[in-house]
Amino acid sequence: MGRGRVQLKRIENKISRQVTFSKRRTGLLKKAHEISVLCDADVALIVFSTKGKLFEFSTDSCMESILERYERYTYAERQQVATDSPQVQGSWSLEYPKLVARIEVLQRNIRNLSGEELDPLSLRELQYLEQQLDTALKRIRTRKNQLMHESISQLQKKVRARASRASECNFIWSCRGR
Amino acid sequence: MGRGRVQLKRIENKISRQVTFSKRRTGLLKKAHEISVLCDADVALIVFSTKGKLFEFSTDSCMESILERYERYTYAERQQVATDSPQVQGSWSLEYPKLVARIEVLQRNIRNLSGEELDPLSLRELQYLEQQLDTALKRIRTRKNQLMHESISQLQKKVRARASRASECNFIWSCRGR
DNA sequence: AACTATTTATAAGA
DNA sequence: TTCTTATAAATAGTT
Repeated sequence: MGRGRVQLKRIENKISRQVTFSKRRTGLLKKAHEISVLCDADVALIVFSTKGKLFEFSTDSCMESILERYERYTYAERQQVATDSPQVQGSWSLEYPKLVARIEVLQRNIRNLSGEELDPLSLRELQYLEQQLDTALKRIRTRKNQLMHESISQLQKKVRARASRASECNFIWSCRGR
Repeated sequence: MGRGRVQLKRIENKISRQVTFSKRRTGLLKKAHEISVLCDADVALIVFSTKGKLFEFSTDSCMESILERYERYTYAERQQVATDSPQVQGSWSLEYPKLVARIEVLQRNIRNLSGEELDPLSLRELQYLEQQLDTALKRIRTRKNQLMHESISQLQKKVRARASRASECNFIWSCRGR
């Protein structure tokens, strides 16, 4: 868009790279906003310039909650990629303050999952949370039923075993009785 | 861009919302890619559709590292907001390995609350978890209903306001009509 | 920052 | 989903 096509490769001229960055960044943020409104999507966009300056956009449910949602979503995959205690291995490389921040986030997460501190959450976040808990509850109930069935059938085995032993005894006693 | 201008508001028709989402998502991801190449920027883009499906783009330095960079960048701000979080203040006194252990525990907690990794749990633990989630779900639904009622009554106010304005207009017109 | 000639993105229709 | 096409938008190069 503009006078002449553009090769998809790094713009070498520093000035025009900066200018292009500024223009396209505006466009990108705008489009991110548009799709989130038009299509009711949750969008998180993070851009660091070459110099390390941050620009961001996120749907009103706020950046942190979208990133958390992302973490949750990709959690299962990451589990399989790094089987040997991935979280902690990753955490070892983090600096102390970063760890503390992570704990904060996790604690907030837990409180929300426990139905606490709901006031700051938007309707959409609440709905997502509700759905998440609903799924969790179903899984837990399934697992509980499974466990109960197992213990029931084990008890039944024992009962049957005792019953057969008991009938043997009866047989012996009845022989003796004669 | 296209035949006719577009209002910046949620597209109500579900089908055309999906179509628009699909098209614009492609465009947005493309532009994110372009700016990252052309301008040598670090970009992370996360999009969740209404249905909760994930689409993402990130510069080759990979999503996780950009998100970590973001956390680091915004860490200072968040520090000021949450200075008085007792749990975390307590954590400051812990040594690094203990912090890591704490994170492990919290993460396992979250996984259990999400209905994952249930196998190691006993029947009693499962029952406790179930009860906890049940309570949480009730609270969340209560809060959700509250929020929805609020937004409904706000909308009703607006509607009533418009209605009264409209009837004023009618009155004036009917006077003029004579 | 503005200005435009062009290229792109995309809304609507099939 | 995919293609086509008319049009709206974005933006490259220039001032």
